[in-house]
Amino acid sequence: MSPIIPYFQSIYPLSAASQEALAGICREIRIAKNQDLQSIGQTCKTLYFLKKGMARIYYIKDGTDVTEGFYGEFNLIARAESLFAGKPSQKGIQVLEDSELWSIDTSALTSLYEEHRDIERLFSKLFEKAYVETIQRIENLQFHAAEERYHLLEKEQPEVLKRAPLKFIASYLGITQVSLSRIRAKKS
Amino acid sequence: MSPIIPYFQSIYPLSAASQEALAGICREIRIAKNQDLQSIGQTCKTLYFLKKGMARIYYIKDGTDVTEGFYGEFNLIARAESLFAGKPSQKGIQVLEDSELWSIDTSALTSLYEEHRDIERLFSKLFEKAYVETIQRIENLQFHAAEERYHLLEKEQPEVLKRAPLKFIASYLGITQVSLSRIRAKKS
DNA sequence: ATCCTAATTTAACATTTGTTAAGTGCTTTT
DNA sequence: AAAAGCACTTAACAAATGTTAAATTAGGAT
Repeated sequence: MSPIIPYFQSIYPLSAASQEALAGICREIRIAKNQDLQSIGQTCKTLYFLKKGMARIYYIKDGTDVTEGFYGEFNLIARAESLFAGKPSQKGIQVLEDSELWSIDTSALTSLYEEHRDIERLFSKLFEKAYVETIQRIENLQFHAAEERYHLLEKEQPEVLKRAPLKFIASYLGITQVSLSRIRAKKS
Repeated sequence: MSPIIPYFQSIYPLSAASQEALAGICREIRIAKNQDLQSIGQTCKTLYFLKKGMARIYYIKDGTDVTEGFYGEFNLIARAESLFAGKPSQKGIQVLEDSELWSIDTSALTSLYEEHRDIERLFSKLFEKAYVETIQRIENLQFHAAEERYHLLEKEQPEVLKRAPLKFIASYLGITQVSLSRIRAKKS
């Protein structure tokens, strides 16, 4: 069985029947570096979990590409604001390297909810987790200066610094590339 | 019946039995200006909805009081990061004026979930809403400069500017009081 | 290997925000 | 009414970040 199921089990226990039902709607997909998994303007109807690789969610604001977040292995990747509202998302999902993912169609997922309450609760928990991470990110953006935010990213997602180009990291931190370059230079 | 139930109905429809069960665990409380509804260090075990008044969630960082958010009428007020993890919260909830609220004990609430699936879904939806607002706040903090953030607050929560003291607004925007005062002065 | 392009760094200067401190006005206490 | 405390503003200067542009480096393509 796909290793995504043990991961799900670690979040919320599932009955054997639910495991099977859920495995039945998980599709494994591959996508090449720099490709969009989901484009801006599409309504979010698919959830993704990275098996291998790295992804980002981004949007265009006043003509500038802004990275909202980076996602590594086993992370839930979804544009929640679109999913919950059923509206087109202003955000896209792009992979930063050749990646393998599991994709789950949300309508197939929700149709399992009626019969499999544990699956519904599992996904509630997954979104709770994402919510809590979002709250912590606010604290980070609200309270810390740019340089501290950089060091926090270095500490919490060190792989991002190695795998993502500078421009993505800069907009993620809410600063310019030049400013980020300066901060990096200070380290030596 | 308490006007909180129609509000709940507008979020997710509830059966008559569920309405009654839920109303049965809603308590109306009053609290005086500047009092803490929940103190820092307590684990979040109660959800609140404001009937009248205004509240803020805050935390202390390096000795400084930081306002994480302002909440007005009918807003769900909860320290989600504590509730979902079952751990003590680093955050407190304070009311800015004499307020009336509904409080819901979370263990009473979750014990209704088994029998009343619509109640469980209602609260999933309420947390989804809060999650989406949090996502939007990140976009705000990440992309906009201080002055723009001020004008966004002015647009989206104008009552906050009238009802909250400057120091709370400043830390909410992630700037100093002095800087906020300067931004205000520009307006004229 | 060489060329071409994109990514990153550096520099110089402008703007924004932070820091400290003083000043003004308002409210509360006595 | 006077005094004290608090909230907010203003000023002067320091530090951080943005902007523009040039220089350097790294990677890909041929």
